[in-house]
Amino acid sequence: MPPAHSPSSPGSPNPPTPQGASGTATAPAGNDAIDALDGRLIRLLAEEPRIGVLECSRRLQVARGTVQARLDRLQAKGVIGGFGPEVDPAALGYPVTAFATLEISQGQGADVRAHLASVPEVLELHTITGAGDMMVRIVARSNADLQRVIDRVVGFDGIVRSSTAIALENPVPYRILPLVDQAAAE
Amino acid sequence: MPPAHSPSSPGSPNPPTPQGASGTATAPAGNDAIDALDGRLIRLLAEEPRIGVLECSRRLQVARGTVQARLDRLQAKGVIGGFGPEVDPAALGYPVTAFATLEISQGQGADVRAHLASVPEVLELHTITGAGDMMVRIVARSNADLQRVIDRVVGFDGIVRSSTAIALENPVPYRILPLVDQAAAE
DNA sequence: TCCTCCGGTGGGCATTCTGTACAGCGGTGC
DNA sequence: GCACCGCTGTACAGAATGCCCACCGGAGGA
Repeated sequence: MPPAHSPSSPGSPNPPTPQGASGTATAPAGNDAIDALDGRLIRLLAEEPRIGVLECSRRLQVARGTVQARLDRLQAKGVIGGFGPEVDPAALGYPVTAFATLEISQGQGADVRAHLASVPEVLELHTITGAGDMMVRIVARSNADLQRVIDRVVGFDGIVRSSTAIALENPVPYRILPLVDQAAAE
Repeated sequence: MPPAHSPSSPGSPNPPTPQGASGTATAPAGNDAIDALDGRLIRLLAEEPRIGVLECSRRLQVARGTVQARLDRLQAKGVIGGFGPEVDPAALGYPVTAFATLEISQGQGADVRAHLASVPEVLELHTITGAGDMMVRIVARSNADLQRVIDRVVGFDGIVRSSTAIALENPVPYRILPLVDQAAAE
């Protein structure tokens, strides 16, 4: 199996193609967003994360250097943050997911954030507009365990009220590809 | 730069260590959850996704074969789903994130799900307990654009009511490491 | 108590990919 | 018209992967 992707520069011993500049994509906007090739590259990597740069160049029918350059640029621009392992909380023993909306008393924001950040079961925290002030995504080992987690989360001065919604199903797991396609199409 | 991680078998030309079986971890539970070594491996990969199996074995002070075996097992058990690229919606031109709670009329569930799944800006969808029936995570190019997205999301028969909360800040971006550590410690 | 199974360790080999340089072509923009 | 930038091929050395083998040692079963 082939190694992995990584940043670097041009050059590359790869597939066929006569010689001299053959194809020449319309050149990416470079300015903002991504172009079609970037989109195809991201999609390819998302579908088969373990293929290397060379394999990508073959699939995409472009030179290896091009793929490497695109990858470097995407990472530099922050479009691609990294290739970290996707860990499934359920497989770790935390199959219950819930969203809690918290109401914070004035001026306690900083402390509450620090507190929430210290709880392992808190996977995500957003400050929001609307009824509540914050929204956290939490996981637990079971519904019973969820109670323990919630107690720990809301048991802190500064949190005046909270409401929790347990996630039952997940018809659309976190995805980004459709958006990538749309951005690339633009 | 080194290639990437991948499944395979034992064997490995690596670091020192006398000879014959030297260390011998207490043996992983194997049954459920993960052990300390798995935890360290995941953390290592999460922090430096681009290092290869060999590099991991060096950092973790274990044989290459061990790392490969652990990785294979973790992927087989589903703990690690993959190594897809982490794409940042903001970098794609969608800096606004919002959470919408939807109320669905009886029996329209399936249709609504299909509809929501067809909207690129819908990154995630959960059915939940509590006041609403579903919760979606959506992104938009701007607050003005958010209106367009919301219209598209809720403009569907079967959705009787909805309330949206815009995410202002993200004090704790999605993370999984603290949970991994806890699971490994267990 | 003995035996087998499983997981970890070391070593080695062929294959393949990566990292990097270089030179030419062609479209874009000044 | 000219310079700039991006893509294309090619080459080469270094390094990692995929895989096979033998051995050790603790856990669990007969």
